[in-house]
Amino acid sequence: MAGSRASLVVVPYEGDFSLRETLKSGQLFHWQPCLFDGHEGYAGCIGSESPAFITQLDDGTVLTRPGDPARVARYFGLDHSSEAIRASFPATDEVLRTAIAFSPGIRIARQPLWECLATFITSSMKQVTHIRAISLTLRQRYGERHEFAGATFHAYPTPAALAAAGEEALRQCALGYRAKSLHLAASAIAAGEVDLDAIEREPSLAAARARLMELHGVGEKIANCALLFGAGRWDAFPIDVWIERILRDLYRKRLKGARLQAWAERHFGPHAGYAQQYLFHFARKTL
DNA sequence: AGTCAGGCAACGC
DNA sequence: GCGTTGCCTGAC
Repeated sequence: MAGSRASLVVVPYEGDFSLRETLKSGQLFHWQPCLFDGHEGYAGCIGSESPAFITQLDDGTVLTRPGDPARVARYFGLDHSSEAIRASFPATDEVLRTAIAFSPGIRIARQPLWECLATFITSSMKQVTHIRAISLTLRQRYGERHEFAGATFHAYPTPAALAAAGEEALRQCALGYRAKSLHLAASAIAAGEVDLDAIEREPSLAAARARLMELHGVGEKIANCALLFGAGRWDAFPIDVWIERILRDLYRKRLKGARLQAWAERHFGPHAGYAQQYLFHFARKTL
């Protein structure tokens, strides 16, 4: 050993990436600011694994701990080119072009499907700060504890842990009526009634979505969010109030519900979900 | 003090 | 199918 001091290694990637923008873009809620090896960065658990550390230098270079580049790259969506994604967008869409230019560094993360689904079940009618607080409480009470860089981190609780906790205990985590949905989902998955691994392997987006929507509290929007942010399904296009607003005001679309959904999926194409993320962030910041 | 959020399900028509 | 309403909670 040349020295006892830990060092960081580079995570290579192609195209644009902004760690800060990606963490703020409403898909990840548990990464904490962290000082490690002399670098200001962020740390958080990836699934049930021990915490990972990630930081980005001013020149764009992404650093993580030795042994972690592969899982960090996969988690933050750095294993594909942002240029290739954009090449599939409709060439004449000026609104989308503007949204991309507004924050080109946003990536779509690949969270473990369960924690992504669970987080979005608890997100309905909630602000980002509150979603973050709920996620933290659930992790602290029911998730596996890890120590890293002098701080404490918690993995997202397993379905079995939340099923065992019971609906009333979950309600005490400020979940309100979402406690029932979260508990039923955790129970169904823990019991094997709903197989998330099979849903991830399901080639048809519509079929995967339908399976998720069998869960109480999971409608089309949450199912699409889970598939987009938790399964790398970039064809999934979640429509929330912000996206509906942008489609109505900037795209002049008066359609609703299933018709609007169908129009968007067809217009934006195989990476519609990526387009959604650019538009969503743009809408939140400017509308 | 009331209203309202980054939805969903149940119900009525 | 389409529109309405209740639901927990915290922020304004």
